[in-house]
Amino acid sequence: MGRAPCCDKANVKKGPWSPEEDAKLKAYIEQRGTGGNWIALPHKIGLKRCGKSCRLRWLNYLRPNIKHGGFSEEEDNLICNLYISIGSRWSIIAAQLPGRTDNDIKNYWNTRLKKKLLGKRRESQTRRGISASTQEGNEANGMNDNSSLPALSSSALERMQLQMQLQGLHNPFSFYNNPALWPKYHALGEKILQDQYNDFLTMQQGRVSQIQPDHNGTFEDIASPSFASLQENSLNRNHKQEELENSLNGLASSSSSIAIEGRHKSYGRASAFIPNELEQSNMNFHMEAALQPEFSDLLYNKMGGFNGVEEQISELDCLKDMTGTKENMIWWANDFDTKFLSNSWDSSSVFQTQELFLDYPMGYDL
DNA sequence: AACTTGCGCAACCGCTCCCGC
DNA sequence: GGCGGGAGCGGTTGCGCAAGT
Repeated sequence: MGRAPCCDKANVKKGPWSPEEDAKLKAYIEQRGTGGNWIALPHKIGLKRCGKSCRLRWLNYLRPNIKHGGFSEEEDNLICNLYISIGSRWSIIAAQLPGRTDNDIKNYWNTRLKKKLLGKRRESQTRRGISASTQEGNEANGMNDNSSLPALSSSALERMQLQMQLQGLHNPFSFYNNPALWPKYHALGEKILQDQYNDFLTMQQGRVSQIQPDHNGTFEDIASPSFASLQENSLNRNHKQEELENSLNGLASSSSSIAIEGRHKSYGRASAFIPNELEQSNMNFHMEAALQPEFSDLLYNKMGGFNGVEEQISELDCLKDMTGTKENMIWWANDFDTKFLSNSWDSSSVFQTQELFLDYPMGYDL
């Protein structure tokens, strides 16, 4: 027994909207509004369309003050920064770009911006001329050919790539590199985040010095003393997270519900991942796994092919302007703070702020 | 000129969340 | 507290057009 469909699929029109349909929908909503019920709307207007389709058409195309195409450099910067921080939460990103729709931004990211960013990295990698032997080794392992590209296209991995690129720049104004830019939200939470940030730096530094490509161009974790200490830290942190969760429970009593289960927590529409002990060890394993062949291409760029900062910066021409300016990052952080303080995102914005920090650093912090 | 390929965009689909009953 | 329905979201698909062969 599947879920009942939202409309009679046999009697609804699909495909592109005609100008007549557009005019009908626009005129009706401008005069009377949606009435808070999209499903009933098409019947009232006499459109043979699904309510969801009407909603999408209105939000993405007919709504006043919609901008299409022609993304400015500033908008590119903002999309990139937000994507790295919060991932593919297009509606939140769209909320920061007046006149832009989530669909538009999503399409723009998938078709152009992503290629522009990640593509430039690959171009410059080719330009830099990675040693032929390593190249051959990688290809023999199926790591550097085009077939590996789909695996690199997941949101989390893209964010990881972009974030590592940014980390690699040692940019003092990078949001994650600079705890001073982190918004204040909760004393205990801040302490935990600071711990995680420190662990993250420790791990990165440890990895850089300890992971070397072997003759095949693959990576082997030679020794990982910092990893053991991180595991120990993670257990301590578990205890602290428990405290935080209890605190959050208190905070949440007057807000949206929070289900603390040691899994994805739902704060309104947002989610954050706070792993329990078992999951932490699993994630430790996954972090290890992540450092295996499919990530070698990425790692090699940052570790095996560790060039000077200047070269890395020139490698990332496209990112330099986007993330490298103090003004950009401080503006963004301030703007973020404003949103946070004004609670203007939605009823769960206080938790979304936390999510920004729990969600991303956890990927490394294991 | 005909065909193929790639790209951009609009729209659809399926899922989760929220809220009222 | 459980359930059902609507809203909202992100991922994916498919169509149309332009560029390339």
